[in-house]
Amino acid sequence: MSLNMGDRKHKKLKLESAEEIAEEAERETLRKHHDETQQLNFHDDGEFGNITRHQSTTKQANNLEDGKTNPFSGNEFSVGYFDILKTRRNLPVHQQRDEFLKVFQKNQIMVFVGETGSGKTTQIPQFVLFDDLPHLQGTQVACTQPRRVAAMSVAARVADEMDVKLGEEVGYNIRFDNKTSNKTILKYLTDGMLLKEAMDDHLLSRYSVIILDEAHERTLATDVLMGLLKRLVAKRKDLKIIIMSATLEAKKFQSYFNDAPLITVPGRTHPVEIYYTPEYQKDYLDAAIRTVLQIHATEDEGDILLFLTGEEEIEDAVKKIQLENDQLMREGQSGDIKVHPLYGSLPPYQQQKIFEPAPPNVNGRISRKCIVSTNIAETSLTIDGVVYVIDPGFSKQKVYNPRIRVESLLVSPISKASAQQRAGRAGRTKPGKCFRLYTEEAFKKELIDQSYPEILRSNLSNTVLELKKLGIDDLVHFDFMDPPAPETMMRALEELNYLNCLSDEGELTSLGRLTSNFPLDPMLAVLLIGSVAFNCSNEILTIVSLLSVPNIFVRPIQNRKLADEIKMSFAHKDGDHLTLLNVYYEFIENGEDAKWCRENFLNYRSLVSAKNVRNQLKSIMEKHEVRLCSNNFNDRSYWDNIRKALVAGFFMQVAKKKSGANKNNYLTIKDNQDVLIHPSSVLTFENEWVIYNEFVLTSKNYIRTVTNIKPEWLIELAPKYYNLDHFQKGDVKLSLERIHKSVRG
DNA sequence: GAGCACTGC
Repeated sequence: MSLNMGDRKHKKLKLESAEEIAEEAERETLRKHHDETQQLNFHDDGEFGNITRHQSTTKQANNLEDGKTNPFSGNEFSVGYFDILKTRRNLPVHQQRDEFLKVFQKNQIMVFVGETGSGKTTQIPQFVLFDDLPHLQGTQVACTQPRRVAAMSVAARVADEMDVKLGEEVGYNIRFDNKTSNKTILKYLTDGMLLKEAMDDHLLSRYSVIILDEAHERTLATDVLMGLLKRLVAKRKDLKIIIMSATLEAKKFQSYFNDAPLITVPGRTHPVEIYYTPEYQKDYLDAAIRTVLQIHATEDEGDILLFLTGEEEIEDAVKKIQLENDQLMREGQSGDIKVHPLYGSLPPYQQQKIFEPAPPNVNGRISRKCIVSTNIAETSLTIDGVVYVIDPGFSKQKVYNPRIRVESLLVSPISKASAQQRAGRAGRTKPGKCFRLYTEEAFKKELIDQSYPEILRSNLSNTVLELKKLGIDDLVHFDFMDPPAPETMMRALEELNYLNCLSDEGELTSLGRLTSNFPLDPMLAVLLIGSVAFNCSNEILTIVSLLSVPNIFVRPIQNRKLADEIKMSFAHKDGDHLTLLNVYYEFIENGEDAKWCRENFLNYRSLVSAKNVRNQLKSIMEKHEVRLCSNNFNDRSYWDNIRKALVAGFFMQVAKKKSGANKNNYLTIKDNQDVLIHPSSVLTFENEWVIYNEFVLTSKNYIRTVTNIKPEWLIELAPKYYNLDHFQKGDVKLSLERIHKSVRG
């Protein structure tokens, strides 16, 4: 008996290239492997009769799950398996297994809304496996996650539930770590990773079902994937899509996917009482601290979670709360409280401290812990035991200004959805309370329903390049769920054109195609590829890697002066990019030693991560035959070549010192923004022309990571961009004209 | 003369 399912997709596939044919052959081998090793388990028990499109029922699936042998691996079930099975059957989502299957079987696309605790992320993919039988088709089921840790930990959990070894039938694929094999039928992966796969295989042909989880988070990758999948379902009738989301934005997903059907599953959390302040709080930080102390003094047992916006604010609040309560405790007026900060740049061992138990009660009063956190505790990290949440209603959010091409972080009011998510953090272990430091009126009238999706707040040059590589020619009419501003699109197209990644007609160039293989901003990828011409791709590879990780320089408050001095010992006179290179050399020279990093006020984790990135980029270079090369270190032109290579990449990010101005007052080229060189720069004497890595809007307009260059290089290396006909009259144009003349003369 | 919400490839 044969189900012949493998043929179903095979016929539909139009093979277009040698690469695809080779891939298809590989899949064929896989299918055979599956047929030989696994088909028996399903067929022997006769559950799946002679049908062309298998349609399972909960009863069938239950029987298989309750059986002796694992239908997917062929192994006998372990004892532990049945224990886990019991808890799984208790999850809310299990109640609706039949309902889910009916909708899934009848539709190509469906929307599944499950609140936290419903079990959707772990169970729905397994329900799908019993219906879709990917192991018999030689296909895979994909489930995307916005974050790496989620993909890893959920995969591990599901492998346990299915009683298989992680990396075999169930695996995950994230950057730097691919735990899948030719046995893998269920794969958890980051949304960015699936997008990357789509760039090489536009039909995503290895998948029979794609589940987009946490779609409500609307990451850039999720949004692009949704647009892509919407097109793909027309070409691949055998592909099924499930959009999973946690909030009530479900209607928007439904209508976007041509009125796809919806299933809603309740979550399993405890009720959370919401309190509002009677009036507007001018100083939310002060109000938050008072609220913490009041809860601590008057409420029942349970930990406190306070949301603030950033590192500095958090450290400040932690100190104040701890100080004030210590005083109260000495006076016998309150129990002990342990206050923990929590934010992304905190080293992991310090992040772990939030899980330490609360201190013992004193003064016959309740003691507890209080976590003061950024948004990281809203989605990425959950802390059990939290009963009280304090929500001042703000977070730092990325905004993009396409006019001056600058992304910046701004403290802004959160959305209703965020407020709801924050409140939910109080009800994970028992009924909780959420104190919102704004009025109910403000919540209803001033907070927007949903935060703006990332695609509306970002520079899109990378996304546009990806879409081009994905074969989308008509970007203007690409069906985004929320189309980005035309100006943002134009800016991206323009930038890619200047980088020679897109032709004047908007076609992907060979450089553009090469560039899209690198997990980098297009500008950095072009810089890297272009550095071969200056015989310094090894050096630029290091610099680019260091630019793609968090800041490597550490500057503790109590040791600022010493940290600055040590940083200057690494300094190169021509600027920060070359200084980064010096630091990396010495890091390697000193055996990549954590202690050496501490002594030199360098962030060890960042440097290790830069090394990882460097290795990944290096292997991509090797794969695409981008030569790795260096000039002789003792050559007089060694450093100049690196600076020239930098100019060839950063020619759009140049600033010129304002004539007659104080030192450090610069004007950006073309956009004419007044900027200052960031005080962290190693540049000590005045340089007329500089390139910069980023433009940051904080207390002032700063350019950060800056290198001194010669203006004639601009004209030599980026003639198209430095065509003076396109420049506004003024200081910059005048100087460039002078240089033009001297270059010619 | 000063800052880094959070992700992802």
